[in-house]
Amino acid sequence: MSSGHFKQDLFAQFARVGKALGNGNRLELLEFLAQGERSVDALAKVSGLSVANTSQHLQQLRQSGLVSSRKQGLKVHYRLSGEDVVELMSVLRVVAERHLADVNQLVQSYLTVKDDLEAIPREELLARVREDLVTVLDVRPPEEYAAGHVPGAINVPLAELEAHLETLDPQQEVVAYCRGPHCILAFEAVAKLREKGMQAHRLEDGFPEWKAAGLPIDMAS
Amino acid sequence: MSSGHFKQDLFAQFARVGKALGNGNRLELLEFLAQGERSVDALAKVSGLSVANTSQHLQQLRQSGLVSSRKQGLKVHYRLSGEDVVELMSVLRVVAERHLADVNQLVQSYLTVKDDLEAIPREELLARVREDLVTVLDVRPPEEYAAGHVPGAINVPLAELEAHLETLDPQQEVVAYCRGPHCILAFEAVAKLREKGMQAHRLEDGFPEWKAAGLPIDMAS
DNA sequence: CAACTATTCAATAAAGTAATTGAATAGTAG
DNA sequence: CTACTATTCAATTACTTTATTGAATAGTTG
Repeated sequence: MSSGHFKQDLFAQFARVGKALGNGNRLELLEFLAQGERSVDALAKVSGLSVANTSQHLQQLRQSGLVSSRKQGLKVHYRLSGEDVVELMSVLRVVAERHLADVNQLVQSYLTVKDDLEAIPREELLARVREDLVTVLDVRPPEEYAAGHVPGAINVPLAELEAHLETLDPQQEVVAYCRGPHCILAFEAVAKLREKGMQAHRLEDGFPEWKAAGLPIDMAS
Repeated sequence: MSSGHFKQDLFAQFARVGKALGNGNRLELLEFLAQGERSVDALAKVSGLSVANTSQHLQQLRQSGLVSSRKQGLKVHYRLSGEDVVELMSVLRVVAERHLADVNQLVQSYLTVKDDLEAIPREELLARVREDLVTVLDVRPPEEYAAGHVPGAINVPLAELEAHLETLDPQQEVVAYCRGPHCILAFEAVAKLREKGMQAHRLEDGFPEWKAAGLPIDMAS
């Protein structure tokens, strides 16, 4: 049958996307890009890779169609090539979490043993928000925040956390959340806040789960 | 920060799943497994790989958590380890289609130039079904058929097509569909039917799109 | 238990991938 | 035009992946 070759060609194309997802450093780059457009050297800095290496990974990502780029003056800015890429990463994460025992072990051992960055449950957060006992931090990119967020949450992308520190009441507890249960942004925000001596926790899972649970949502700012 | 190492470990775990998706042969195996449990040698036959090679790919898939297996007598049966794996493949496909120009070219060149396996639009199929002008073939696995299908469609998984040929009216046009726009099953069914001299077409895209368009659906059989 | 079947294992060669290094390019600013 | 910056390219090395082969294992059947 003539479709045999076609089928293989087609799967080979799909596999290009899979390959691009098959390296931890590239996934980390994608995660940063999910927060918005970034230049090569910003990505290199934040990922700890050399600039040349970062550039090469970005080129692979571009060839697989996951990111696109734009040159402006000296700098080249990369961005995810669509919302569907965020979804792909999120499904990948969910599958990995659900079926790879190691992922859960890893999360358990780092998050419960090392330091109690315990998550607070959704309902509890909602109750405390209503009594104005907590400051809620949404550490996702502004676009996602604008599309819906936990009531009363303020939008502080991780990069801006440092700058926002002074505007936070040091006496009040802070709860951070982001995109999903293992979205690293919230962990890092909590870690940073604790370094500064603040009471910080993260919300169990993330905004999609909050929404799915039918809890109230604010839109825009 | 201590989360640096954790983050890398976590991404490395996610990357294991990405790696598993990074090979055309494995994607093809997954596609077959999406139709139901299969033994190693059934998979080897249908994919054209050697048995040893198939076995190795399956083991990689198992290590990445995408499939699981069960030994029964001489044979080892593999299956997808969850519905979410089907979703992962589907999102992968969508992203590849949307962002990889090559995929579209490939589909175009094989499907429009080589032979007019043209798709018929949803509304047109619905109209023709109502006038009983076509036989509609659902080539998905029975479970998916049971969960909902195009009204009047009969469920004939590809493997059983040969056997069902005699029950089909050779004069009546046949329209096949499956899971999505490029689900290969429908293509193959159409190709097979045409070999037998029948009037066969495929439905534009697949069942999820039909459902999403709000068209009527039958449940169970 | 001998012959057989389905699967896995182990060893190998060939191909592909990742990170490093230093040079090349292209745009900017003095 | 020169010095400078951000990015890419090219070459190298170490490492990983793929497919092939043939042998080993485990379960079945006569």
